[in-house]
Amino acid sequence: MEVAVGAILTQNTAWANVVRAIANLERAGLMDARRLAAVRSARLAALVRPSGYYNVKARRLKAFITMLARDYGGDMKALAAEPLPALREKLLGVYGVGPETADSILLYALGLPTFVVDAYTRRVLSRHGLAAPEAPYDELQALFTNNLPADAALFNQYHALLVQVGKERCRPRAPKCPGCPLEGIGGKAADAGRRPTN
DNA sequence: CACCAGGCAAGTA
DNA sequence: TACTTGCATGGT
Repeated sequence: MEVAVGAILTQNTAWANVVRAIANLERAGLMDARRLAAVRSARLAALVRPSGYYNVKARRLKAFITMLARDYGGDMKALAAEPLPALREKLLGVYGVGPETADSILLYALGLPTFVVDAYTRRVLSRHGLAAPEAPYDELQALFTNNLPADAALFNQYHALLVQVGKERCRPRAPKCPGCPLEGIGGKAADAGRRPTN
């Protein structure tokens, strides 16, 4: 439940801010489907304020919780019992849940073998010339799912490593680093060409 | 002070 | 269909 909520709150937002928002919800005793469904939107917005876009996210949380309460009795276990492809479509039908959020819920909250593609994944694949920067989500996802066994623990770690590498700036190319996978990619030229300025 | 973080939906042409 | 814009706090 908490992980699913976090998946929505972290949309385009630093995780540290999400932690504060989740702490607020915990402290208010709202990390529960029934109570979250009952709380007033204005109050929910105030609680998730630290995660940014708080009005939008309050609405998105409500949409998810309403679906969970209505169709699964507020039980995440019941949600996880649904067959994977259908469940993904179900999540995508919820307001505020796009591909990344749906896959994050499936993998991190439900433990189902879905590969999560995020900005870091895209950046790393792009830097290594493995995909066009503007390639569609499903295409990037297919690169992994077509070449790895469908194992949740593996996908979890794989994504964690992509995030770790993706967070790093492209190092100024080490003077001598033959065979380095980042060879020829780092430095000003690459920065100007195909990378957000961070 | 400038920039941006593990997106998404809605509006416009 | 393809682009653009709104949403908003907190850290570096």
